[in-house]
Amino acid sequence: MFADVIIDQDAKALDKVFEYIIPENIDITIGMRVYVPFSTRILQGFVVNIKDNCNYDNSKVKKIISKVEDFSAIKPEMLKLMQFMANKYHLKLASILRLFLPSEMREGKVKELFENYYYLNKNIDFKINKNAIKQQQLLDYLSEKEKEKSSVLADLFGYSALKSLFEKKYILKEQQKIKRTPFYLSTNTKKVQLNYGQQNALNSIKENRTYLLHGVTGSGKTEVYMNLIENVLKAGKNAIMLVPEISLTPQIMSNFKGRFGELVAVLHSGLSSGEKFDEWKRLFSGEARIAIGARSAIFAPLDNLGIIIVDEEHEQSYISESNPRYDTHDVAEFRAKENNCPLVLGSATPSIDSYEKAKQGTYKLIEMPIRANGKELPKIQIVDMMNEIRMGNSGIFSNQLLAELINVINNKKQAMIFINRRGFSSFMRCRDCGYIAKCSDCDVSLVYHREDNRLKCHYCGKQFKVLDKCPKCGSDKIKYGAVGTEQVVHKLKELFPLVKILRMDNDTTMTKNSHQKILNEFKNSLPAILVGTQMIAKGHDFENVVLVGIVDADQSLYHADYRSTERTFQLITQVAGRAGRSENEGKVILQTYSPKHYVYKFASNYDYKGFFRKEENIRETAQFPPFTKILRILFSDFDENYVRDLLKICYTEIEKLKTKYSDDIIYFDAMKSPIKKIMDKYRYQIMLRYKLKNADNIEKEIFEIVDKTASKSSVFFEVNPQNLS
DNA sequence: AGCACGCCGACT
DNA sequence: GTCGGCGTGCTC
Repeated sequence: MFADVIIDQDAKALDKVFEYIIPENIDITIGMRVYVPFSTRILQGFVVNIKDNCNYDNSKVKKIISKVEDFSAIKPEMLKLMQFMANKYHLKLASILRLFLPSEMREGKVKELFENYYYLNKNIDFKINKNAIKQQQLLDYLSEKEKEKSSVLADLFGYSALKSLFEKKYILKEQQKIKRTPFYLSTNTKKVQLNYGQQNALNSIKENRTYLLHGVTGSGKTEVYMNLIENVLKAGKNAIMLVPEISLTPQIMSNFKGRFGELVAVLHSGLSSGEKFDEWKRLFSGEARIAIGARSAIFAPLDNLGIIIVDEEHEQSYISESNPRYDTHDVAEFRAKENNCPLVLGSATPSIDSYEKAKQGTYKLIEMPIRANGKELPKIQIVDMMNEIRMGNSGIFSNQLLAELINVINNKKQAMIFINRRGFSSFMRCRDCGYIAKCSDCDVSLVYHREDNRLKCHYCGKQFKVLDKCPKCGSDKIKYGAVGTEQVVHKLKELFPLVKILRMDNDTTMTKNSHQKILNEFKNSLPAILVGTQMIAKGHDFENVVLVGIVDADQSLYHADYRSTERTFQLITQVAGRAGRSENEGKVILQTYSPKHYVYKFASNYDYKGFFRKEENIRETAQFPPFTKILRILFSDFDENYVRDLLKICYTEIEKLKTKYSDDIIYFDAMKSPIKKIMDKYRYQIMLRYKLKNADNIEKEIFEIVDKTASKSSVFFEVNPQNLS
């Protein structure tokens, strides 16, 4: 017998099947990982097929050496998924397979943690020396506790006491596998009586198709999800629920743990690789039957799925922006189809893409227009910042926002200030000659960080000293650009020195629990102001928050990206939802320099449908997605001339397609990438926009052209790119 | 990817 | 003479 093996190496030249002999004495099944001789080395590979004869030169075929582990780590469904992703995104097979396994399992790293437990030896009479107080205490402790971890005992009674008792065989040792199941408090969630909207949603989700669940903030979607999952479990099936990384808050987790207990496995970036491995194994073995996690949890090793839920489906984080690039929606759809189960996409502000699909009948739309607590959404007041300037206020805060802040402080309540950027300010600019400080490697503006008084590159992390003089013209009038979180905090501390002011963004939440610490501190302080980025926009219910300030709403509008308006709408709706979650009435102040923009009109009225119609119209007229597709082909290499030549060759080849598909291709051009250099690699790109009708054919031909031309340099493809960099 | 093979220049 | 630079090509 022979096996098709994919070598576990992320290289273009190895991105194919290699054939091996299966030795008589090794029992190999499809999906297993094996060690194989490869050239002069021994490498790991995945068995993707088993067959009777082989196509390769019979004198050269080698034998599989051994199994990596005794089971098929990749299930058959996942092999199909691999093929699907390889076709759709043109990814390397090995890089896809790696997504399916926890990193801990790669390169023979499979480790199981053991911890020593001690217990009393019942078959021995204790004769403890009177002076050995610690030993006696330890024995007393153990006679009540049955058994205890060595770390705890050593901590309580000292290591020497423990050791001598063990040597005298008074206590015995037992090794126990530790499950590093991440700890979450589980609240005893009492079952909530569903309201009409929730019940209706629950009843509607029956068929094996995709549903778009459009429910306003606070309409109680989570409760619907829990009921759906409960039904699935009852039917003996398993479930996957995806949530954006930042809403994987302990609150959500504790709710699910409370309701489903040990059946829940959590997968997110906060876990150590050991913890991830343990959770993966609990799912693989069927011990856990619900996978909850961020994007990558869509690859959970569960079979027999009864439902897949994608909460906050509009979230950008569902699209992987680094290699391998994939869209969770596609993967979820594929797995739902394979398992014959419903897929539920939930959001208060669905992506234009999904809503369009619902409109055209591809998805089934379910609406939940009523908030579960019956409360109205907070009023959003738009403040024209140009007017503020005209009236002589050129500060960060409008007079209205200041007045409201003072109000909040006097009433001992809380406020959140939302800012759309991290760092103290975005860039450092010379006011005389316009020079902007840039990273020497990446050609992007450096961001000033006040805490360590340095300039940082957000792409490569390189740090630079702050400039006191312009390196170009020598002027000392060098100033910081747009507003960031740090600057807002600085200003607020100046204005309200006695009030608790907290900051939450990428920089203050680097360490494992800092996220939670900041939120707890905020929760327990009255009055208090929390300043933050996107992060504060999600999932936290603080009953004392009565004011939300959006300092510079326009910032997300200024991106040269067709989705920026959509994103701004989603952001405003989400941030606004943080105010007035309890009986306290909430208020939102939205500061903008372009108050006439349609996004603010619709957002301030929470009019999603109105916004959708307007946006859909604009996209259709301008021929943008979802009515067309944008493809970006990015070439990068250390050698600038080499990439440029490569780009030229591909460009001329693809240009020929333009005549063949003249009706379909709307836009085609080649250029330097907006960020010309990252990590010392030069970046050039080809951009195409084409109609949906022949999209598959066009993509296929382009993949072939690029594969043929660029065999060794790094090239990647991206459909409807999120941000061009 | 990573290693052997091979064809050039520089040197104990 | 031979040691070592890295360009090229191959791996079932």
